[in-house]
Amino acid sequence: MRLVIARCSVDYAGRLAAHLPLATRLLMVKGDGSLLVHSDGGSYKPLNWMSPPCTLTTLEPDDDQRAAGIVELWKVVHQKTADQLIVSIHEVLHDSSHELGIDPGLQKDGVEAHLQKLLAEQIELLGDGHRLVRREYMTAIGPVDILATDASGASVAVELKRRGDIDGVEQLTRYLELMNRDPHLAPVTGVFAAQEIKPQARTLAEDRGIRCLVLDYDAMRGVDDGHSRLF
Amino acid sequence: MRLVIARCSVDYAGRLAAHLPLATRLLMVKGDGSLLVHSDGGSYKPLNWMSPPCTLTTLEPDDDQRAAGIVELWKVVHQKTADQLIVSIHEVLHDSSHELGIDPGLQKDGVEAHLQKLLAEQIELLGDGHRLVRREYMTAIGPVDILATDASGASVAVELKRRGDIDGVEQLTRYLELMNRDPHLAPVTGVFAAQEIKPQARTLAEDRGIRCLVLDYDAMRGVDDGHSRLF
DNA sequence: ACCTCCATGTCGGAC
DNA sequence: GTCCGACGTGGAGGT
Repeated sequence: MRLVIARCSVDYAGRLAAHLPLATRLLMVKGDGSLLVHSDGGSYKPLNWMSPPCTLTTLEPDDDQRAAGIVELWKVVHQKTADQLIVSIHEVLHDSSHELGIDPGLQKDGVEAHLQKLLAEQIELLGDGHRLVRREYMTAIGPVDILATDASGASVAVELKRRGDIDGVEQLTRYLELMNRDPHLAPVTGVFAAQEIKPQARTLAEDRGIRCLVLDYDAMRGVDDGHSRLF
Repeated sequence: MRLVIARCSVDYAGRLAAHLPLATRLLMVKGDGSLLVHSDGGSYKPLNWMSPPCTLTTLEPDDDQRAAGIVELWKVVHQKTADQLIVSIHEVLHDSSHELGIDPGLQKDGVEAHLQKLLAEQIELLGDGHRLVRREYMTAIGPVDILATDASGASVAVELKRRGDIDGVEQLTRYLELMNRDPHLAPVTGVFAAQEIKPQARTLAEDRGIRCLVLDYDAMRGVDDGHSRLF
């Protein structure tokens, strides 16, 4: 990885056109030739970047560019989309290279998959008498997160989200529409379960007869593994 | 901005839990105290990070940690969510600080707004006899991108996307459902216009009687400003 | 390779 | 402030 601090301007042409006026920034060149342009603020997203696979070439500035103060030009071109990023460097303030090696990668825990596993184990959270049929119940248009039956034996399709948004309600609606055409399953009711449900999503869901269920992840994890919270 | 290359392991606890095993990485500390952990590959997203507003504190490792090879501990805590990131540093290979100043920011050009402007100007792309009523026609559930009338004078609602996905069809469907309840507007037909329309989105749209229209951004820009393509 | 959906999404605008 | 939709969304996982 090469780290360059430079006064530079940047131009991107690709899916859109964008320009960064002259200022001091960090240019991070990764081992695969990809480039990130970071300022000293904002969040993790760079001001501008080129994703791999791409190639970085250094150009000599022509006379006009040199007269404008440009001492070095970087051209980064994406190998498939032909998107390009031009970095016009006016002054290099720092330049260092470092050998990092291959990263073992991130280990995650606590995403939707985990929530699904917990809800499947604690299916009675849907209401008394509910039983799990199966997780990831496959339909023609994709898997329903959880299929269960209620106390009367009727089918219940559960759409699970960390944050319950309108998209999730639409997704569940499509599943319900399809499943209710299947005489083996119909009638199927819907439950929209999430750690947090946005008001508009709740309104839309209830308008369509879909029940909303707010899940307490910490409590569910606590039931699953009591000692993990005692520290 | 401070740049540190270090052998380190990282633990995140917040919306989920995540762990990075010991390896050599870049630690980027921004002026606002936020931290990015980058490897020498992947794309622009860091392996792990903490967004502002947050505070970074350096801790002394205890005896056990020191015996495990940890020479420095960084603790970054988000000020609102209390999410935290712990960086256990085993070896510092590089450490430099740089004054970047405030960035003037990115100037963008060519997104959906531009496409909307062009389609409004070239409304006949919808079909002969079409006339623009207005852009961003406001309804109770949000603005319809373009409202027009067809040759017979009937209303046409246009949903515009760069990439035409199922989401966009659902959005337009909600608008049409609402607008068709308004006797002043009904009957309203729908047009789903995008630079690229995904097959499943097209199927869903046509199944609902929504017409699909693929837009050629370059051609539309060419009509709008002929000289801009002659270079 | 295409298509789908998740994301510690992030970001900007409207209300 | 909250809510909502766009994004150069990126990335993983299934068909």
